Amino acid sequence: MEDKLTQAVEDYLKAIYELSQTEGRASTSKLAEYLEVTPASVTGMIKKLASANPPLVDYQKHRGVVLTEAGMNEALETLRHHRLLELFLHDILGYPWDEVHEEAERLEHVISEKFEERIAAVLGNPKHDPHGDPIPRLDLSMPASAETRLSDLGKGDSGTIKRVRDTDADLLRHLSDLGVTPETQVKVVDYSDYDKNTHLKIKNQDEVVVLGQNITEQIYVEA
Amino acid sequence: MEDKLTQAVEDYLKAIYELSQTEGRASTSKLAEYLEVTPASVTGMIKKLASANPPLVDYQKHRGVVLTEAGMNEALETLRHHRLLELFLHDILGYPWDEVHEEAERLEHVISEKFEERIAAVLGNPKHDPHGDPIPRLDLSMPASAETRLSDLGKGDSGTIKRVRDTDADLLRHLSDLGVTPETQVKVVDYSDYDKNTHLKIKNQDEVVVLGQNITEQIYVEA
DNA sequence: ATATAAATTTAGATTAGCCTAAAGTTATTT
DNA sequence: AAATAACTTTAGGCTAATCTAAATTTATAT
Ligand SMILES: [Mn+2]
Ligand SMILES: [Mn+2]
Ligand SMILES: [Mn+2]
Ligand SMILES: [Mn+2]
Repeated sequence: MEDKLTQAVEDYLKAIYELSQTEGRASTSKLAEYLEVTPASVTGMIKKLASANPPLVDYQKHRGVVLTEAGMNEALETLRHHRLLELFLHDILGYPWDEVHEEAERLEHVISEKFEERIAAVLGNPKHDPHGDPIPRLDLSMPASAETRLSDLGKGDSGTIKRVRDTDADLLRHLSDLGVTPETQVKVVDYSDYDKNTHLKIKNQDEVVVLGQNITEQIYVEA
Repeated sequence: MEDKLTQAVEDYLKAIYELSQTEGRASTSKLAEYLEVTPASVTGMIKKLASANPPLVDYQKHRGVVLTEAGMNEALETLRHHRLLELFLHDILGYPWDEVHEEAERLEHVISEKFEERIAAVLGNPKHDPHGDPIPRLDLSMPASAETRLSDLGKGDSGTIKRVRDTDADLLRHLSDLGVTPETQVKVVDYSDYDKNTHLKIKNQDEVVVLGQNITEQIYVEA
């Protein structure tokens, strides 16, 4: 009942956590798509999670799952590993920010609590990963994270980039080329209602950058 | 035919490499003991290694295995990961030298070539791990390593500790407590033929340390 | 040359996580 | 309310790595 969780279980719990951020319960098909497995495989795994001791998810046939308290803690533990690793790979080993995710995805399941503790110490108990996502604290509580999208700013508004959706490596490369990275100060010098383009002045840069809505929706700022 | 090797396969190849250092071919029972699995499991795995494409071992029923060229390369690749990781955990993350092995044993199978390259760079392309064992080079050739045992020195001889067998965590803790670690200069101030004890003066230390033969046989020095 | 001991292999099972194909359930239209 | 579409579950199989128990082979000792 209290064996170490497998890699697959940890990835399912993390996926359920991520999907629950948007929708309420995580459905079989959404999970299947997210994890790139068949819906049948998801059903099988979900049953195991639900009948674990203690149960890791609350499962209702045909209407998906939510994490239990125990499941949530395991998900956050793995997420803490993941995000600490991403920052470690970036800051200490010099990985570009579009390459950290893949490596962290494997390492998160394998490092010990000691490794977690050591990299947290070396990094100075950081609050955010290289994409600005909050790192769960040691007690698994979550630091606040910016929720205002750049697409919601209007002409004349200014703020600091705080977070960028980390799912698309191409986008991440593109943004670091442009200089749009967390903690960068920016000002909206123009916004067009026709094409939804945001014209952005970036601190210490001359050229004004123009970003489409599909991009500005993935960037979060703080006034 | 050229799929990524599993963790189990990598550990078998590394074990065959280690055992071949001493005996010629690695026998089923020696492998079973080393890997803490049953002989039957070893037979099963050996057959797979032998019929892989390309074959990773040369197998002759009832007389064990030797690594093929391909198997040797895979073994050394994993060993390079392992020893770089040990040094990294010790030097960068501050692990004590008796705790690096266990963590490296899991991580060695999971890190990418990029991770290998980055820690090698951060460490300055090191030649030896924290126990003084040689780290295979990028081209998988092996740096020389000290082969004179401390037990072979006589009264009046002096030298530098170069390498310590890393299999016993208790011994490692004991030795670092005494100050017997690689690159330390020592002098044999006395040796007793009766109890095979070596009396050792350690540079920059006042107390003379007395070590039994079961310990001095596990320590390698250079004149 | 036989018997016994030691080492090795074979055979049959188990567990985790995945798959495909078929069957069943829920939601949406007409 | 029936038909259709979308989603979910069931059933049966597969692979990798392990195990136990039985059979076989090799080595050693009378
Ligand atoms: Mn993962
Ligand atoms: Mn991230
Ligand atoms: Mn290993
Ligand atoms: Mn070592």
